[in-house]
Amino acid sequence: MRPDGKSKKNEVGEANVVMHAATGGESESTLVKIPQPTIERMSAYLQCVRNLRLDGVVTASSSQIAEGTGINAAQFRKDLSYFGEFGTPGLGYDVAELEAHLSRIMGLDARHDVLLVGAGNLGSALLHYSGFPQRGFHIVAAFDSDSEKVGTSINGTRIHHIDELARMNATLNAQVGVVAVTRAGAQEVVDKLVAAGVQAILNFAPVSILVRPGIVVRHVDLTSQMEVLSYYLRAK
Amino acid sequence: MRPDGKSKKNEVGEANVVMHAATGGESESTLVKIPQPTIERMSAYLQCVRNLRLDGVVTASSSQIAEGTGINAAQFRKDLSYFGEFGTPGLGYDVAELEAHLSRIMGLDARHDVLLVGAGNLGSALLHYSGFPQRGFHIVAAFDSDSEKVGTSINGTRIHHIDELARMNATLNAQVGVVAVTRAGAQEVVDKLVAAGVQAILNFAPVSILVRPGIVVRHVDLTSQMEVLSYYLRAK
DNA sequence: GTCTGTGAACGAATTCACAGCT
DNA sequence: AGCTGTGAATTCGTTCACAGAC
Repeated sequence: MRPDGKSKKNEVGEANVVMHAATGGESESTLVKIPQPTIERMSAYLQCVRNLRLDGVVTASSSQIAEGTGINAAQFRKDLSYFGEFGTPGLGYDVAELEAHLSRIMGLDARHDVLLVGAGNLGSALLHYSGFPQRGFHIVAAFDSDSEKVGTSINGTRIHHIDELARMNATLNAQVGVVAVTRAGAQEVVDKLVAAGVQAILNFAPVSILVRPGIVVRHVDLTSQMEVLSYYLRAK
Repeated sequence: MRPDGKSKKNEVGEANVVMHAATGGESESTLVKIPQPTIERMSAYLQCVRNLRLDGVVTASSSQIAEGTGINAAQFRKDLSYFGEFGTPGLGYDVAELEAHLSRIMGLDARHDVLLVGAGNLGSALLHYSGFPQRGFHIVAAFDSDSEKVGTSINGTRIHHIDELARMNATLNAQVGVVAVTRAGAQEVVDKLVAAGVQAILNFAPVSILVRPGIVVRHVDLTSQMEVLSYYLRAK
């Protein structure tokens, strides 16, 4: 109801996810508001803790986590405090236990099925990327509008025509969509994903997309990352 | 904007970028501290303005930019105000002119040469990615430690052994390095890039890396992006 | 003594609101 | 009228510093 900036939407830059569900009339369940930067750091802590466990470390203090992530130790403790108490005063944190807690907090105890749209270079790379399945993100179907690509397979995943998306997800029930198409096609693809029941979208297209409230969007723009580097380079 | 005589240094938080700015006396007018989120948004504005120009739009108001980026209109005007005055009251912004200003501010009026380390799936995708050269980021050499890959070419770029890095950059003088290797090799690669004269690094390895002051690092972790989506999904 | 968990203090970033220009 | 540019006000996030647990 203000004339100035009424563009409210679920865009997400490298640094901010906007969730429509949160700002409206959300009433209960989450009593404490958790800062978005906290959520992003939680993933970094988890990464660090996984690495510590792989290195055979059994117990770690908040300052060790700080060292491994580049994040302030007090910040780590404060972030964790939004979710509970996981450490032992005088001792620190049990690495395996902390990993389990962080995984659960991030919703990683469940398997996530993913639809990929766009089988170009980036899409192809994502189909080859082992990091996703390692963390429980499984690309269960891939789609493209290019009839040259439809019918072929990449790393064992068959490429279907985009028109098959809704029908296929009626049985697959994937909740996450990855958009790896050009800027021109992005919004249309997003609309199809949402219509097919997808609840969260990772957008690699270099354009801001609109979704209805309740759908979570994150935007990853590789070029933008380069541009930010360029900015800091420029001053030299 | 009124430049006060404050020579406050460009300090950057640990969110995504770790930057140790040398902060010598700067010739340009930028003596005011510019928030890091502002820099990230500048890239989003530029993207939007490019899209507007491609769509034939000649003039745009701050609220139109807001619509195209999902960022508040007042925020846009405030962000721009750190760098100067680029609009016309009562009218808005000339799209072409604004694009030129934003490009210059981001240091995109110069060509940037890039070294890529890691010719696996991700490295290969980056070599195929057209977005980089389109914006003036040219991968001038690629490196890997796998002797199977050394000597082959990807999309016209030859893969060299990592030990050639320093020698080759003595003539290439690239300032930007992209790290697309595994977590175990990342820090070593970063050290080699820095030793070879690289000033800025885009890190795709899922680990925090250390650099000496003056070197800019940005970390992109695709899995982390997915994990954040997972978090917001979990609440449903 | 060591280290966690957290209210309080602080600092940073966003949004408001309006003066002033077109 | 419409819109920019910007101090002021507000909101938000980080860091401090210490009580209390081990």
